[in-house]
Amino acid sequence: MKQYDHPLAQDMQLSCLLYALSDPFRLAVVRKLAACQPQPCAPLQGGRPKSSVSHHFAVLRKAGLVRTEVVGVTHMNSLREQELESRFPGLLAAILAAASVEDVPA
Amino acid sequence: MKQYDHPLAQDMQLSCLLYALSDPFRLAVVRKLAACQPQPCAPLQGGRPKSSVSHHFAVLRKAGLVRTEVVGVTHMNSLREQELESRFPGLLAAILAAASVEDVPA
DNA sequence: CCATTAGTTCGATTATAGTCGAACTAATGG
DNA sequence: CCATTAGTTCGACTATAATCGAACTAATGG
Repeated sequence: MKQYDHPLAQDMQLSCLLYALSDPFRLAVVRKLAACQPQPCAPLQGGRPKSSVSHHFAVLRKAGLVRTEVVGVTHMNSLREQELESRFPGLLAAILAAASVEDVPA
Repeated sequence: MKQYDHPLAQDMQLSCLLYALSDPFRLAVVRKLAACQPQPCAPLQGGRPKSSVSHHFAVLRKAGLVRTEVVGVTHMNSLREQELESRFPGLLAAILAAASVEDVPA
């Protein structure tokens, strides 16, 4: 059974987090997870090949944003909201709010 | 007299902002500006060659984070706090708060 | 008008990231 | 035990970004 590295909250780095979220695809994944949790990777693919999606999830995990747990055949992803909140209070909420401001049509 | 492009608040893009701030040097610049404003580039160089610094300022301007105004020989930089606030309320504050959490020694 | 200061621009080099197909792995169902 | 499903890993290629020296520009001071 495959296991993933998930950094401890105290080891999360802001630059790594911001970098992970600066990619529109990854930000979209985080937003979808925020709306519906946990989810496997498949419904979040958005037409990309599996290898690309897998790469983006690895970046999100390394930043500490997403936790992936193996549940049978599927890998369930969720946001690490509590750990993120303990490390950087209010940050994720502010970024998610900014993201939803952005895609309101002008 | 040289002029710079500064995007309108409504044209600022979240991914561009997060990307700009995901670089530790650029984040440090933003933090220093938040603490003391406006400032020329020179005191923010941190030992880097001028061409690199100039590049990083260009990224910050393009993201909408920094405004640069020519004042005689020096170029004065400031944060575009109001515009940022109007576009993404609370975002800059949350990121600055996260940055200061991060460099508190464990 | 010349030197100085502050910063930009250019061009080359290097490093880091994204993208994708193909082969792989681990768990499940028949 | 074989096929299927879900996702990873690998390797190659491409694209984007960082870095830095050198030449440039624009404003000021002497």
